[in-house]
Amino acid sequence: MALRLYNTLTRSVEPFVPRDSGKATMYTCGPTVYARAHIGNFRTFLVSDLLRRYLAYAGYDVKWVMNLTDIDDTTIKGANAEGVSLRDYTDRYIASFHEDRRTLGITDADLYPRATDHIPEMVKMVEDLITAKHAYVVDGSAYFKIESFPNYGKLARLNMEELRVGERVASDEYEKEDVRDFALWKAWDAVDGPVAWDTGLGKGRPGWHLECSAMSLKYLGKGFDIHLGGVDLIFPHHQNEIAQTEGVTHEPLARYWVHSEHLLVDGQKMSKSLGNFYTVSDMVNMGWKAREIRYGLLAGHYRQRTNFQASGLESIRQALARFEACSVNLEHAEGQGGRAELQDRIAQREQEFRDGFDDDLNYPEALAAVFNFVRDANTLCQERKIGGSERDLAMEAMKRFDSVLGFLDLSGEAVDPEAAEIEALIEARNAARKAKDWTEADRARDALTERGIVIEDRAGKTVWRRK
RNA sequence: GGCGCCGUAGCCAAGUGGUAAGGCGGAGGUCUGCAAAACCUCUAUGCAGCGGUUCGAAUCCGCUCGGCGCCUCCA
Repeated sequence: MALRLYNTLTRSVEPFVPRDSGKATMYTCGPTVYARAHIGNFRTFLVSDLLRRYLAYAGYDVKWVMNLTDIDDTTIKGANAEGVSLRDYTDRYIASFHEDRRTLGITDADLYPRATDHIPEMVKMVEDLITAKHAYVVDGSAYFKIESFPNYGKLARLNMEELRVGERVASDEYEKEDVRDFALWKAWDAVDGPVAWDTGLGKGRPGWHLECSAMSLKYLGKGFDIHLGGVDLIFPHHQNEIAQTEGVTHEPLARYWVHSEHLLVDGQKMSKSLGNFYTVSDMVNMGWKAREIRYGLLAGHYRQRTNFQASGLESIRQALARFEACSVNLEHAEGQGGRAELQDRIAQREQEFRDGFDDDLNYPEALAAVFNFVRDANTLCQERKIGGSERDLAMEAMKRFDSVLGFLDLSGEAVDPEAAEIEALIEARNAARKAKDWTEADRARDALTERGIVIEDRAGKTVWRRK
């Protein structure tokens, strides 16, 4: 089976056929950098990361672009409130975004284009849309005329004739020909303060949707492969991107539209008033390790709402400890003769792993395959069938799994600053054990426990790790 | 009003027509000076409820109950 993805455009799971054979192009709607991104935002970015990693694992040459929205109402408001430049203001949150992103092990995208670095491209696109009669200008602002785009509403399956016109239509946009039209370019307003660009369209700033159209077209070209984002972006953001881009190119913007469901926290939508609003650094301060956060946020299928529970940490820790224990077991295995059996297990579990991801990125199924492999490997270790060459085969398989999962932590033994003292205590304990002086042996164990060291006696040697 | 999603064991979570993956937790066992880890066995005759279609349904259809999303700038 090869990769199949659910395409929001057709509401069905389709075989993934890239535009260019062997290559995969992805565009993810990144954060609006007006505040530190929360874990719900990162859940969406993690889904993109998982797809990127799996495509690479499957042999595709991947190009991944994630934009940074550094101009919109909230960023302007924030910068002006503090009296700093928009650039300085957004730089700060771009830095924290990358910091959190790295903490979670989200691989580097090939490009992180910023909206404000692409004003000319956006202006050009608006001018082309005006020429093509898809857009018009009123009082220095440009609007997309949705009536000119027959498929408008298709992505979200919305019937534009029946759309309710609600109070959410901003009062300053009364001059639009049709309330359903959306802004491409906004004429400068006093509240924008110093934030403005003098362009062929006049003094003003771009509308929100425009950057993604301009930048995805610039960096990935026409009809690239996969456009990702959270479900809330289906309408209006992605629908508007489609209208803008296709109004100029007359070709589908992207081949596949992949949307990840929202993250719930403790069963509810995250919100500051409920006190369940967390950033990655909040989680770290609450004692979560990076890989524990990654594991927790990745839980569940991407098209299913996932409930992230702060109380679930212990369960996550125990699950991750199984991977560590397995790699320690392999590391210290001194058996032999299980090569053929091990190869069978690897082939089987890796096939299940691939089948899972191939089926619309069914991560839970793929993860189950890895847990089953862990049990297979542990059993073979226990049966003393694993030795040097088998160990390498098994570890290589684990590394392949981890190239997609990113939380197995197979780094092996980092040099511990207290290693010498710890090993001295272990020596002392083993000497006492040899002399059957259990009191003294337990004293040494207690000393180690106090230092947060857990020891395990195995055949011939004692293994230790930090709790 | 329109479009759409979800309800699976104590908890988390796959499966969407062929007889319930996986993780945590719990019970028992093997191993061990003690312990830890590991391994083995058990832990949903049933998938919100009620009908229907079918040889067969958690999976399809209808209704009911209970959560929830989107409908112009929230991932």
